[in-house]
Amino acid sequence: MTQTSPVRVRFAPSPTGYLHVGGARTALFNWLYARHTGGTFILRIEDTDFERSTQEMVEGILVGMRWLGLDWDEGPYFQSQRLELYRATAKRLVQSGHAYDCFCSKQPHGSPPLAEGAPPLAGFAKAGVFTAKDDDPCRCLSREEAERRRAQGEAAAVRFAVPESGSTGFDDAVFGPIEISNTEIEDFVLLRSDGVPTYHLGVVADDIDMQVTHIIRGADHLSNTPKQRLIYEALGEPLPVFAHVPLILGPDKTRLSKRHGATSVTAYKDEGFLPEAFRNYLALLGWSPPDATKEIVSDQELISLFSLEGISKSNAVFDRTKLEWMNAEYIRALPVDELSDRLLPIVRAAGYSIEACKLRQITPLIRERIKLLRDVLTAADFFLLNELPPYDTALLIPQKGDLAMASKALERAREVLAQTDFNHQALDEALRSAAKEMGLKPGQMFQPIRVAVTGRTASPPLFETLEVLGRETSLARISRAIDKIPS
RNA sequence: GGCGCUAUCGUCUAGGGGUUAGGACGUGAGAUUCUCAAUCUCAAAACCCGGGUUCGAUUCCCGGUAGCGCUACCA
Repeated sequence: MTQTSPVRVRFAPSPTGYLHVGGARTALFNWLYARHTGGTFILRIEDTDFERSTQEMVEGILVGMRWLGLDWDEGPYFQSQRLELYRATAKRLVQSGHAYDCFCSKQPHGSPPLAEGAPPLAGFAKAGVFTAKDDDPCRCLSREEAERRRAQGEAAAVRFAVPESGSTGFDDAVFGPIEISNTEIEDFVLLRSDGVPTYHLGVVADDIDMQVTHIIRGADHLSNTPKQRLIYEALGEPLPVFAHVPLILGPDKTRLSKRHGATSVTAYKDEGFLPEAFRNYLALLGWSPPDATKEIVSDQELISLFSLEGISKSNAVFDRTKLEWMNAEYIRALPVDELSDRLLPIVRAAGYSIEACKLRQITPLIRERIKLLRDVLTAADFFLLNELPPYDTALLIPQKGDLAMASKALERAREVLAQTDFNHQALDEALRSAAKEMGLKPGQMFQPIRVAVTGRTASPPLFETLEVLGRETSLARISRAIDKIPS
């Protein structure tokens, strides 16, 4: 029987960009798997591309991870601080004959970078330089010769000596068996001539060193995995489990990018998505629970249900509309006080100095009307503002009626409000019977009041709104509306 | 171009040799109602194409097509 070692997974972003939706989903899957198995979740920053990596992006990634609630157990480790490990690993590989020094200047082993959309160079892979790997002049160099040239100060990269025949494959936990011919794998670089490792060396050396047992990452690495397997084998290390997850695409079915608008998770934070809703949505993109019937799944359920088997093989389009729906579900499910507490900083940041208890009165009235926390600013502005912004007097006119009717309704309302208890039941009764007395339909009476008091035709229920607004404000706004009506 | 992977409503997906192919978002209609929202009901909406295997394929196999990925001294 196999002794199952404790699960260790990692999320290893490169700080050459912010934490995007795809990365967040990968991080989430790793986190869920770690929590599900009681394993360890490691965060590792792959910052070996010094040119493009920035401290700012590192911060952004950490902020995003924290907002998402994806707490890590180890790290963050930084590859830039572990260069010795990679150099030593490369050295081992050279010494064991699995890798060699390459003195070529930059490009002869790989294709020149193709311009975006340009037709690939026909037959290049063949002319590709050294199809038969033993044609490679550097690969054929003796170790002594290579060392001599290095000693003379010649710069060299270290390349992996890929077997000339046979094939390399692995069994992916999501995609099943994958196999590719070794002739398709070029002698890829492990260590650049400046001594900095490339991705392939970095990940493998680290995953071995950190004893990672399961590698859950984007399917864009599927084709790279055979290369990495070759390194594991050359090092005599056991292969971890690979689980590649399908990519997330934009609405146009191309890879999600800045072009598609908000792709940084911090943008979603700022827009007022709830992290728990975001997690729920992301978890269901490319994964589905065994009993895939409900969509709202709590963190606890997610953790207990998560498994590699439920991961799908096809790419998924990111559907913002559904995310918003889900966020609205979470907002409605939140207790009023809690929601109100989350709304408060947003309202204050927008410049309103409102008391927490006042906001708690407003919250239940807008809770079902907002999809994002930020929507509070537009949904509740008339509660927050002292003065209503100007609105078109024509809005005061009820569906079946005219300005004169609106005017009459408002004047009557002013009288009623002046002498009615300011709670919504009393207001409801009083206003309703006033309408009846005047021979008006409820809507004909209420709509002008709504507009007078909120400045718009759609609002939370009128009587609750009046109650929260209070007598003074309500009366002032109604009077102002009356004044605006040309007589 | 080469290699690899994938293919169920517009989108996310369930399912699986015989099903009225299920759910969710969105869309449309209706109900409720002081407006909006929420809620409820109903509706339209899918197995990429062609071969094979089979009594029977959407499901299994092969081919095609399409999409995506990889093909860097990026990750």
